[in-house]
Amino acid sequence: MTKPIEFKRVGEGNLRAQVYQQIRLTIQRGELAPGRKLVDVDIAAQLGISRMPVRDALMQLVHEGYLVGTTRGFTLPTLTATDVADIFEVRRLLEPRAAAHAARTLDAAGLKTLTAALQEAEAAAAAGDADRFFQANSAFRNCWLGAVENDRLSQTIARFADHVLVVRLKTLSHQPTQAVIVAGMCAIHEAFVKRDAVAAYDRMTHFIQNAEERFMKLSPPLQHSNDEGESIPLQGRS
Amino acid sequence: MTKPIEFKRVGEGNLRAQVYQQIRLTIQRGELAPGRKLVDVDIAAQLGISRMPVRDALMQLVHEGYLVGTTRGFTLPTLTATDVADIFEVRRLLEPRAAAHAARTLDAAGLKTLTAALQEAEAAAAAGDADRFFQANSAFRNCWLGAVENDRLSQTIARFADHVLVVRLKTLSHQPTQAVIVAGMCAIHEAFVKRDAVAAYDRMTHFIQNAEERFMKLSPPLQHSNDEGESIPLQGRS
DNA sequence: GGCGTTCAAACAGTATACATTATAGGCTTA
DNA sequence: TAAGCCTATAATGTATACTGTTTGAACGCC
Repeated sequence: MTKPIEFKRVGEGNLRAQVYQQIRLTIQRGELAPGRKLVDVDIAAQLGISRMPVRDALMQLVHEGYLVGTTRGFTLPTLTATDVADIFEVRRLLEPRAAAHAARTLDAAGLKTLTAALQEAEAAAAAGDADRFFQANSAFRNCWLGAVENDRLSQTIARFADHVLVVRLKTLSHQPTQAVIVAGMCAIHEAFVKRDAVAAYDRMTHFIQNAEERFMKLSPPLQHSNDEGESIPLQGRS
Repeated sequence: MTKPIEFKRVGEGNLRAQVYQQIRLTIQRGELAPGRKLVDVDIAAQLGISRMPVRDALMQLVHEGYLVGTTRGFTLPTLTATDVADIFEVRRLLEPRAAAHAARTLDAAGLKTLTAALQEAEAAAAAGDADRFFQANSAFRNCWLGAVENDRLSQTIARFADHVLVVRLKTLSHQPTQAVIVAGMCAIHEAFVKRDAVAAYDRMTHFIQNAEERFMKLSPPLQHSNDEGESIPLQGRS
């Protein structure tokens, strides 16, 4: 039943870093079903290495909030509505400022990449290709975020954004929402092109509010933290 | 010359967690000189356990930014002026909002603790006891931060604040600055008592700006990231 | 038939041994 | 005397074995 997730080693740095990258990318691509159990010894066996590097990588991912470590294996966290609201609150505080920075620092090459990503997103939305749309959306994000010179800021944003990846996967595959998102990206892109930090700030604020609202509307099944039900409150500390 | 840092085990959870807590507290108390080398096997020997739990703990601290891991031991990071500015930028974005939350959620017991911490800080400042002042300041912070219901927000703040711990150690031991800090704490405390979220937001904003300015004034020796000189851009020292 | 107890399997935690790598210091040679 | 190479050492990276704990299932008793 547990199809082996198909991890493969990427040749860069020590084993722990390779495994870490591999698993994180797999998570970021949304290829892991929530509740899926990740067992160190299994992954190690598949990669032909020992448990320790895998264990290190898994624990790092737990510390970064990508996984939760239970007494019985590592799994993807199941977010409650409260979790999502908390994460979005932090994003609302950080991302507008970061966008304002990016409006100042994005160079010609960056803008070109950004434009390409935007066009790709538009094309994907028109074609109704959710996966392609997701990729374009990620490229757009990563591009402007990479231009932010405050690394701590951009890395914090990236991490929190990854934590609500399930949100993105859900909203980005919803056809009517795609149009809204493209409109938001377009507005932000325009601010970047004009190097207008204020506009970038405002539009990013609006964009995130929109994203949160859309998701909340789309997600009746998600429970709050102390409701009964399937979802696990994201307690992770080992 | 390397006196053994006197780690001792705290009885809570598994070994990794114990060691992690121990080392982090040691760092937070400012008992580790920058450049001090932490070697897993040494700590393990002192604690009478094996390398692995210690290694895990050290790597976790590296991931959280408390330490830097080199090919030759773990050491405390040496912050550049740019690093400090970056961290303060994130804190300026997050802490006012968190303070506003705390103004809403602090209960009577919390306010009592807060008041006690404030009085302790005043007493310590009057007595010129920098260490006691530091402790009171930490208690004050931890108290209101603990009342913030958004755990992700409060934990992110706590981490970034810890990263500029060297800043606090420096500013808090500077006599004239102590008065300024007490005044700021007093203003924030008043907002909390009145449950005035707006005032808490504004005063926290002011407080952090003040703290950053004071430190920058106090620290000519700190260089920017690509200046030459003593400070290493956040790499370990050989 | 339901509940409780026990046993087994699975998996994380820990320990120890071995491999690898980088740095520092010394030695040799120009 | 200085510079470059080589070797030794110290510290991390990796592997494997063992232990303890938790969970789930099966059997027996009430």
